[in-house]
Amino acid sequence: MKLGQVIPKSFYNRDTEIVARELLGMTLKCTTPEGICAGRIVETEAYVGEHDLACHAAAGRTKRTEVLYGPPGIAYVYFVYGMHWCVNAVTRKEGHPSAVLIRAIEPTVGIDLMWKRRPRARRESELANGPAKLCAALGIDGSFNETSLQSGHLKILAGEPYPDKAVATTPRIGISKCVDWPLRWIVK
DNA sequence: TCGAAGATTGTCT
DNA sequence: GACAATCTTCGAG
Repeated sequence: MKLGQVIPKSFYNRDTEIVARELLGMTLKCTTPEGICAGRIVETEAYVGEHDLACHAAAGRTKRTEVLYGPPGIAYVYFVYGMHWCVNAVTRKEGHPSAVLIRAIEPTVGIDLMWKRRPRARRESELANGPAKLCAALGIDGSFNETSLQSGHLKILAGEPYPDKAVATTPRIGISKCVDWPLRWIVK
């Protein structure tokens, strides 16, 4: 895949675990009226369908989870704890609703704008090292829900992939069910 | 119509 | 290391 090129829909139309792993190193780019921000994805988690009790879709098909049942390659943005947004890339695995949660990025473009949006961060590495932080830094909110990741204001571009030795898998974070499933990918 | 819980973060001890 | 902030969603009454 060519560097800087928009990742095609077919990339997401595979097992969620594979997409989560290969998303590391890719660039998440967000265009807003305030400017353009982008960063390299360094942490992801997979949520793999109705049988995954930690996945929102485990509760069944509702208005909120409708997006997870939609086509792969679109954004699923949800609101939690009354104040935070988190962003996912919808994927497909054997016809089940599933998605990859993007937990952290390394800021590369529009860093000044990220500082403006997140004045509380103390270091550059704290600008987007969490699922809600990266949404705040990039300016992502509910209006991005269900939008395509191939066109529009929110895109994922091909980047330099990380070698296996630089990547580790661990149990997922911040959930109370299926905590033993190693579905989190991080760059060491 | 009401109550409980949540894929988190920042602040205080 | 522990806890509050804050609101949407879901399930029960």
